[in-house]
Amino acid sequence: MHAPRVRFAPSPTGYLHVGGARTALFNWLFARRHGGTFILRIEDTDTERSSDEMVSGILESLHWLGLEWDEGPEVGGSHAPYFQTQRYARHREVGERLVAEGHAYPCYCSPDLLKQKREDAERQGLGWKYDRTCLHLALAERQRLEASGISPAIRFNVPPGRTAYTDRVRGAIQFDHDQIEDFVLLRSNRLPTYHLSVVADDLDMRITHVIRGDDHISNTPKHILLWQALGETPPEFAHVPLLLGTDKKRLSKRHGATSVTEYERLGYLSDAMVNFLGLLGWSPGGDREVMSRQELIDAFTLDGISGGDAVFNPEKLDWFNAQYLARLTPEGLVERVKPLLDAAGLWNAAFDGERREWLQRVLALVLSRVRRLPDFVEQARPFLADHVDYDPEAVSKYLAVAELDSHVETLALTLDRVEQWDEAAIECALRDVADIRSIKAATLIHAARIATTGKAVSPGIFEVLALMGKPVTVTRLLALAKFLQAS
RNA sequence: GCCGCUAUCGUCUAGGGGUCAGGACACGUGGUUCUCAGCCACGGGACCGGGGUUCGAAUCCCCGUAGCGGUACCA
Repeated sequence: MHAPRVRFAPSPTGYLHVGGARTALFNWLFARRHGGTFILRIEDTDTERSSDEMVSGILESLHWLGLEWDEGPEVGGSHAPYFQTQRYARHREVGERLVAEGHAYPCYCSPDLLKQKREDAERQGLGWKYDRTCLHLALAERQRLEASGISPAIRFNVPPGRTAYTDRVRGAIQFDHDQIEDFVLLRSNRLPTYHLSVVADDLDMRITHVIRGDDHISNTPKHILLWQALGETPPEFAHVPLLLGTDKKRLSKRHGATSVTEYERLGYLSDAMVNFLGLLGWSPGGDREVMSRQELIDAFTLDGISGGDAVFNPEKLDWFNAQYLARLTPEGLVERVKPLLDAAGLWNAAFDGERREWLQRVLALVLSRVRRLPDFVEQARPFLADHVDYDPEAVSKYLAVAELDSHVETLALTLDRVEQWDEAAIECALRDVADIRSIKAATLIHAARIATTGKAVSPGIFEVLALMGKPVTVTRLLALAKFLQAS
């Protein structure tokens, strides 16, 4: 394929939505797959709701996902500017050209009148589209209106016929032109509408493939008509299905986290997010699931995009995240968890020095029960905090045993005499105590778990004690014995 | 209302005129074991409905139905 040029054109009226992120991802994958150019264009024409803060939020999310753009904000490019509001003059020029060439015409109808006509039609249960009053204006009437100082809107003159095109995802699609009204290109305040801006910009930026959300499918004939009126060959179109919430409704705030930043904050890895999003509504055609960005790129085709809308399933995202967490190196793990430990007041300067490897082992030990980054903090807390609090439920579940205080004290004293502090020696010592006291090893194990972690669940106890070290273990065991005596 | 798109396990999907309709997440059972997680094994679970075409349809066609989208001087 000739090097394609694709674009992602978010509107900065909010943070980057996961649905938008997926559209961006598909564009990026397509560009990378075919050695093309990925362009980022900011559609900030909704000045009421757009803000600079949102623009930087979107850029940040894109960076986080690793979807670097070749042209656009920050990097520039030969088709600048990449902010739509800076391209108004050009849009107007295109609109005027269309009028000059007879493809568009001024419309003096007042919005109020049109609104009323539309409502009347609706009340009678009829569909309505612009009645072309101003297309058929007599010359004298037109001159009168112009002289009256009314600033007209510019409408596209939709020709008769039908538009058919082949959507790269959907296949053959066609629309009858009588379904399409003479839509507005330039508002009476001279500002372009969406339809004019996208086409003008896509044309100027030499976009070859428009990969965008499904919701634009019925706008496509308008855009094709515009390209044709401008004497250009329209680009290829590929409409990707929408993302839904678990209730099958369009993904919205009600469904919890919807923006990319939120997922970053919740402790998801960017690789996991990309992998998950990439497989939502697209498939490489086989059974592959865990795929790196490069593998995604190598396998990506527009044909692989499925037709139906896809439900965003957070549980599967969790699974992907766990997969990627498990693939991190010990050092990579420490780097990612450090800020969180720091914030929790659990970071120790020695972790940047001689205790580095120890920390790595702690994180590796708890890894299999972690799904998201913040889980590490709670899982590792017993190893890092000075103090443990006993979970009341764990206490009532496992510590209601006769003479347990004495058993635990003996365990502490026995362990204190262990010379080679490793898993095997610890286990050996503990089982000896259980034998001698004629109790089950499990009784001591549960007690030791609560003594050292405060919780009813933890990784294998011998690994925990080995890693925790003898002094801490003995101290905590003794503390538990005292606690048991007191209660 | 009109126009358009879509339809395989609960979810993401593979496949596609003749298959035991495959995989993953989730779920259930068992194993490992000191708990939980993980891991391993096993299991339940789907082609929206109705007509055609065909020897044969989940697959192709038509009609329904449902969901979604559009129908603006919103994007």
